[in-house]
Amino acid sequence: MKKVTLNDIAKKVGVSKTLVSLVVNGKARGYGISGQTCDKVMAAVRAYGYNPNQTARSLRTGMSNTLGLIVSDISNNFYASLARQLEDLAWELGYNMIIGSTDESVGKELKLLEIFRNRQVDGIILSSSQQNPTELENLVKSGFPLVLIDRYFPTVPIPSAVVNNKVGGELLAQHLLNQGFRNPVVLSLTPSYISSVAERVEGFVSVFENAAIHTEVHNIPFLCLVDMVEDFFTTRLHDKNMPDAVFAVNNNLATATLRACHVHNIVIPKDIALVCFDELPYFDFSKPSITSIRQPVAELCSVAFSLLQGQITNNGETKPGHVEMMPVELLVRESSTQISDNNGWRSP
Amino acid sequence: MKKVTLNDIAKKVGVSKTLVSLVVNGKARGYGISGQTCDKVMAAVRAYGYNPNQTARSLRTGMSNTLGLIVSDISNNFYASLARQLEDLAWELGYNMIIGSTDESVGKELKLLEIFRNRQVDGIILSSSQQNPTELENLVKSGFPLVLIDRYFPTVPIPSAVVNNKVGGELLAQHLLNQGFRNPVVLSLTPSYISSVAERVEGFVSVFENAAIHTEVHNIPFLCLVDMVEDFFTTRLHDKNMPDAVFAVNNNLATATLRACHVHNIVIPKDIALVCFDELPYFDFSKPSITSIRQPVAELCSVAFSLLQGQITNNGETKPGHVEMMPVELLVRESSTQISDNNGWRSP
DNA sequence: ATTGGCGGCTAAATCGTTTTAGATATTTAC
DNA sequence: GTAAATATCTAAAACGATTTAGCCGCCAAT
Repeated sequence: MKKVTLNDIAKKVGVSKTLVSLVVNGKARGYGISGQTCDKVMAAVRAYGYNPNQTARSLRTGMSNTLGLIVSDISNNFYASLARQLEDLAWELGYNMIIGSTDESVGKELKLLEIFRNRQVDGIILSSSQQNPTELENLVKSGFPLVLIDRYFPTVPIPSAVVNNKVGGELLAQHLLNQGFRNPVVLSLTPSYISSVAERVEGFVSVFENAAIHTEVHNIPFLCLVDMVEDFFTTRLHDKNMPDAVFAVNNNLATATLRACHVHNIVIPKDIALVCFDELPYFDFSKPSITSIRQPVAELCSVAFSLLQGQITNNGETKPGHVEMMPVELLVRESSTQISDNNGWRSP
Repeated sequence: MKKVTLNDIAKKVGVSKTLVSLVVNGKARGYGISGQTCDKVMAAVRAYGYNPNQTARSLRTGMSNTLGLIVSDISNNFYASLARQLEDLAWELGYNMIIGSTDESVGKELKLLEIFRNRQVDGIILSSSQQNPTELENLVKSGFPLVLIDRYFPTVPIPSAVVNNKVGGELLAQHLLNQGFRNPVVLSLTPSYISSVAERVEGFVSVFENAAIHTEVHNIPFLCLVDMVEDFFTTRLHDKNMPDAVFAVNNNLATATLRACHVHNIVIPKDIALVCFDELPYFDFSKPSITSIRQPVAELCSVAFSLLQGQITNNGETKPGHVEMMPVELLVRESSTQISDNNGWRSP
């Protein structure tokens, strides 16, 4: 019942704790401990089922073999995928992951950072909701291993792994333009200063602007997203002021838009086109299938992870505020295709 | 830079560590510490930004304010939702969550349990992939706070929060029967002994059995799910041996089935009906919308959490192996409706 | 015979808390 | 005026590991 400690093993074998510790940590060779003693210790370790108490180890070494992951909502498919892939990378190197969701609250984000640090996590991967990240900057300056993922700060030197959101927005806009859409609306998120969101919108709007088309941008608060999107369409239908295309800046907004269209009997893409950022598993077989920007999630994770590793092991290779920006991929599907009048649309 | 410790504060104020500790932990009153001293200490705590080192605290108290969550795959929408809701419940009470995905590997599950215990987690919520959970039983017997969620062991007394999977399977089968389907196939998961899966299948099969109809059950290995489902339909199409209805036992299988049908130009529900266990956000607005069983995720989490709390605080109220089984809800939608020949099906 | 080096091991300090068992001074009781 | 009670506060021992500094015996070299 009671866990067996280093001391227990030392007593059983009749050696010092030091010896046992060295053997268990594989440092026997380096400290000239005889193979015989080594074997005796390992035998006892196995026999009594000894496992080092990580807490004690952390206290002593200041390392915990734990990484923190902070995102806005771990139940969002995108962040859940990040979590899983990061977990696997971490596992490979003997780390575990402790997670926290902020619901875009800066206060909670700061609290989580503080708590994770007090837990001696060896590093934190963060998708920040902040606007002026002075605390983050200080944290990095102080040498704490921190990597931003998905969202970064263009003017603040913090190692980051992000995708090229601006180009993503541009690709979607250009595609809509090519398809002949001229009256687009962007459904975006509050807070709107978040880099990923802002850049997607910026890229999208700029392309239409170049074509002398003004784009309306609606910022939807994070927490009442589904209702607000439905309200948006209710209003627009009532005002007979419907856009001919919608750009949903993330997967939640895309899903909410599809739901709203269903409720209002708006047919995609006949009545309105839909494009969005992020992939969801059903986008490629839904009817209609959904035009979207695919993010290289696996690469995002492995880059973020190696940036973090670089800081933890302090190999000095990485520049202080390196931002790795990865390309995205436009997947053209049915939801943004101008079609004649084919209600029972089927893919070829 | 360097974190400020209890000792630092004690020295600054000119009192003992004990005093500071008591004040910080709000035990000043109980130990008769004067209000004046109390204020001085708190002032210093704030001034120097002191935060207790959780690691040291854990080592001393044996509690870590951390809970472990172990599931098969945190990126699965169902488990991601569980994680988020549990995280929120935990946060309320000052806990953080450390997570682990097993990919249904019993070995990894056991390793994670061991690791989490070495990290002094105060309790673990587990969706187990085991068949003979002797270790789990011993863990619970030893007094370690462990709660099973989603999957349980009918013959082993471990506190559990699950839904009534059997009834869920029955409801789906009865519905299909009523709709006139007579040739169903179950797409299930390997390992098939997992209680949730087994009971869903059992309920489903038994209803058809009562109607003298044999149900074929296909167990798909967890890791190559998408391809295997597609292969299943390829084979059946080739053999001209198509079922008239498919029961997908979880959300992954439902999605894989939809994808396979799309690839093979199989039209749901005209060519084949689809019902499944689990809700996904798009099930109620997809075309067709998908008949499914909704699990009471929020209740599942709050029950699991309070079972765990009960064990942690050891209030002795809970019976040793209490299994809480919650009802599920059948949501009949378009994917299982016998319709005439309406390709361009639309909801009313 | 002293010195130095080395192989094999250990005692004790340390990490930052919590908690136990008092210490000290001041009141109160009688 | 002494003993007991009370009000504040503290020293020191944990918790279970890691790590520093160094002990002890033996051999080789000078």
